[in-house]
Amino acid sequence: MRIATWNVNSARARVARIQSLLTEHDIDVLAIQETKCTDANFPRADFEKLGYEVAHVGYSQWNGVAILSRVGLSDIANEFPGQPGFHKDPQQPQKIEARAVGATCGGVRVWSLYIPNGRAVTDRHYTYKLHWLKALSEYAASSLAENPQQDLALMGDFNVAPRDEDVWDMAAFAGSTHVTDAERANFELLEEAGLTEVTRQFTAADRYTYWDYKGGRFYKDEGMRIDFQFASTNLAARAQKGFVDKEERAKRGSSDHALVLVDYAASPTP
DNA sequence: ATGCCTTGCATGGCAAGA
Repeated sequence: MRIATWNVNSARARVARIQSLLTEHDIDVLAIQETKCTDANFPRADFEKLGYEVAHVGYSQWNGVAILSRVGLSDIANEFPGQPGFHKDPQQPQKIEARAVGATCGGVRVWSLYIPNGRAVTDRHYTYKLHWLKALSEYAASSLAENPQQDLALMGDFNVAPRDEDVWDMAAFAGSTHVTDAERANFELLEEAGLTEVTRQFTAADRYTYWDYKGGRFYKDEGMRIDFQFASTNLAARAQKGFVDKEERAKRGSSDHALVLVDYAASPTP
């Protein structure tokens, strides 16, 4: 089964590109982040006509996550248990944002995840980000404790560069989010929960999954590795190969993130 | 130091992104 994740930076602005990559790469399941639209505005029919079932969670112009699957799609969840909320006003009730959608596709429990950016280390959004990662790891740990043999995949834009080599210049990130010890520690909690990050082993030659639009970063290859796929033990053991689609990122009008794809061998028949 | 670019929207200058 071929599973990919892609922060598309607006689903409506990039419908044709998403359709192209689904076909070009023969993708079974695609997790999308930053659709930037409500459920009513998500271009669902454009993917259904290609044979994909669709799960989308979008409450406004911000965030928005989706799963497209041609190997079945059931038991849709609009958030994970314990998912923290946010509101710009700390006095207001903190609301769950459109940052997680789960569905079972071809026997794999798939989550498309858009981890909060953090904005600045002094911002409430940064604390929110740390809590969000911790809560996600706790959910993963409890799900794996319940069923250690399951095929579970958590993928998306994690907004953390876990190693110094995952950014082009650590000095450029002094005092910034995405590279702090606290963010890296909470990213690591996912591994401690029993998940394995499976994309890095196949994509060492392609260091990055994101390049800022500003300042011609892509052409200077000044990027960040912040998009990942985490898999449960049984699923991770079946990861065969993977790649980062830098060609698409090089095109005019592309997303600022690249698609990250992994092939998994079929589950042994029980 | 700031903008560098791109998106969506009350189509305005913002907010947000990383």
